[in-house]
Amino acid sequence: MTPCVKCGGVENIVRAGFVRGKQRLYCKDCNLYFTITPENHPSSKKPHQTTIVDIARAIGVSPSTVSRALNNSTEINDNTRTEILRIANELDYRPNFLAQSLNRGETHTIGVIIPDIQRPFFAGVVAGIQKVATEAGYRVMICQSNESHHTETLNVQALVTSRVDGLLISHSKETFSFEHVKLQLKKGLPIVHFDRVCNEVDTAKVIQEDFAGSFTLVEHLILQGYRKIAVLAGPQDLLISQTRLDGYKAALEKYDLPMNEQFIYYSNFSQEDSVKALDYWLNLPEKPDSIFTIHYGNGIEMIMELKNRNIQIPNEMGIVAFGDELIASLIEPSLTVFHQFPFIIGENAASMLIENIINQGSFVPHTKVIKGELIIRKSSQRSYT
Amino acid sequence: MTPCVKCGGVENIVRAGFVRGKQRLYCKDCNLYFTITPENHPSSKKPHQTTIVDIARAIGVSPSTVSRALNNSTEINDNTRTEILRIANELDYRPNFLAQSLNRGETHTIGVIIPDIQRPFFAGVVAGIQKVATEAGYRVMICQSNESHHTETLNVQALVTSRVDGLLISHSKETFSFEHVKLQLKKGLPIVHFDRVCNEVDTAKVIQEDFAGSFTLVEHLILQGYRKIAVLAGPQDLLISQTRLDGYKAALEKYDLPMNEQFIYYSNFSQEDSVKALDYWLNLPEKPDSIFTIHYGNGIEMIMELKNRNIQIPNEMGIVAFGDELIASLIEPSLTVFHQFPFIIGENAASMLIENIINQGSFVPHTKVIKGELIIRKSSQRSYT
DNA sequence: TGCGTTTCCGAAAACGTTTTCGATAGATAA
DNA sequence: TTATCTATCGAAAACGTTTTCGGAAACGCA
Repeated sequence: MTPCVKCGGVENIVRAGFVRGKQRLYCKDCNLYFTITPENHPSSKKPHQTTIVDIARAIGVSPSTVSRALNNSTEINDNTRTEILRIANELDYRPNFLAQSLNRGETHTIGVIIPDIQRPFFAGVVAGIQKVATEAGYRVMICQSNESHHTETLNVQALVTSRVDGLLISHSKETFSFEHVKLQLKKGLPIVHFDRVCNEVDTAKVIQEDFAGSFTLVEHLILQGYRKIAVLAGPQDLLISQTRLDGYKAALEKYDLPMNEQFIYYSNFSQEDSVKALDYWLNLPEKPDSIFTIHYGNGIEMIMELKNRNIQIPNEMGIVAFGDELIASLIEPSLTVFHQFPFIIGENAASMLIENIINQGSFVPHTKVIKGELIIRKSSQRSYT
Repeated sequence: MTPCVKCGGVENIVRAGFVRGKQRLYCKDCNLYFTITPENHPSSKKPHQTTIVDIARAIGVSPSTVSRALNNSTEINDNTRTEILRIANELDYRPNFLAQSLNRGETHTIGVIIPDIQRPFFAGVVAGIQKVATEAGYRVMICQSNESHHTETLNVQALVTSRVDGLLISHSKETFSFEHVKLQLKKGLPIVHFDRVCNEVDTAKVIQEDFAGSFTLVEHLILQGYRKIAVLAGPQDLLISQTRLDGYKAALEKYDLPMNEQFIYYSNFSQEDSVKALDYWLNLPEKPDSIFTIHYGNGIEMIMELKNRNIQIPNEMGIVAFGDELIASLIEPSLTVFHQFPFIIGENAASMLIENIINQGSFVPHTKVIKGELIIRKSSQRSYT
């Protein structure tokens, strides 16, 4: 029988059930419960990063002193500091970010939620964010919503769990309820919207010239002599889609052109929708003479599809699109676009968020509009032929 | 923004990292570093996330009990559990990831280091990584080296500081010393290489068919009747560049074609280098009749440049490239490529790393080759005319 | 009825830092 | 010589969890 851990006696030991799969014993003499612990398994070879305590032990000082040395505190002797730094360097000490953050109550990390990192626009934004964040000493944690509202809310929760200091978000195209954002905002989490923003909540925002850009593009078409301008819009509830549509309408209005509801087609940005829209328009009794796509990718698709059908661009059909990529300039005919600057959008959003984080209390949300640029290429230059 | 403590100016202030948890600033005018002192911003209203202790107090139990309830422990009464869960939900409790990780000694986070997120290949890889990681319950932290060796080592240190459970890395093109990786590997950190791998260290790797792909492309050119094949390689020390070059040489050898050293041009993948290479080749007494670029982007550039110079593709000059993007199929003439699957590469790399993390001790590093695919388009189809 | 067994819960340690609060010594001032 | 600083350091609390250990009460069986 096993002796009591306290008195060492063995006579008055009785079994007292099982706890967590281990035999539990009871010593009547000591009135003490205890369990038999199997020998520790030394085989678990977790990578051991050197800690502040390791350094402290190595030179015989307290952990607080090591901390002071590493943090450039003034309350430390120069000799001990250099010695500590020497050892720290020798042992390749890396501070444990988790412990630091837990203690300080801040992670110096900002969370980013985007629909899809594979879209060049968002990749550009992310690059801009990372540049500014890194320079300011912040880390970046990126999540993709894959255009799903549910995934987006999960992303928010994950980032909150990670205790990010702030959130940068561009909503999925199916996000029309913003409770997940409002909740965190109410809790005091700094949040900045960019591109796909949301007007329901009072956050700082970085957006493009959605209205002016659309207006410019459509005006350009009109000045080129196009009169029957169709527009491939996005999901009906998506704010940027609405705004760009408003720009389109405003341009028509300015030039006293009638607004034909049949020329507006709401899509979800997919290629199939582009083809469907084209089919629809080409079967209309009165066909459009030009197309404005709210998303640059659809513009490319339109060109490909029109070429397939042997419809001449820009003569029979003009094309312009919002957004720009290298491909737009290389395709034949090259695509007239309203060029945007994703990297700059990213930079501005990150900068705003960091400002919000630092000036938590005094920060007043505002909206910044990043200027775009009309780039006229062949797909809309009717006079070109 | 905060004014400079010396000159009071506000225009030339930039953020310059963190010191002791305080934002560090830099005044370009005064060439002066300084930090914001807390009294400047007294209104910091730290967001208070509800903790386990809050819940415990709310129902009058101990924190341990709450923890048990949240972790599906069996050692808890069903009634108390449901009550605790109810309150937790009511208070929108989110576990503190930092505290959890610190306690458990693992972060369930994997670090990713890539040269540039804006390159579609890497964006695809990242998407693949995130898919697998998310499904396995891991978070992903992405760093960009911007093709700089120094930044890359800083990235490694930052991720180690964050105590990631493992590392996924594709080296910068100027990384020829791998001490930063070796050091962490020796400390026991699981590391998996992908694409731009390194043979000096014994890690698991996920690579493309660099040799076979190049061989296939060059063989295709030969079968099309091209005989004087130039190759635009990458940096001379970059492993994937060497391997692809080897594939090129092997193909020439198989068909008894002479290897002309003048036809090999080492570049750093930049557009200027593409132009320089072309200039060089076109001024040779014996010009090449076709070009194989190791990087697909350079292939696009070659096509544009050859069109500028009115050189007929594929008749006067054939072009093939390693890698693929949408643009390669849309450009005129479309570009023959060896298509790769970045998403799958990412999936495999993440999968391998997680396996390595879980089976820490027993994992044996191996190399996985992801198959690519020859896609023949117009830029190399001489018989086409 | 009594004893051994379960069930359920609280106290406390641990994770690695930072930070507050003293404490000690030597140095300086009175 | 005594009182007061100052420089330097250690002890301990705190951050929010998980987990181990021990204990009390309820339970089951003879």
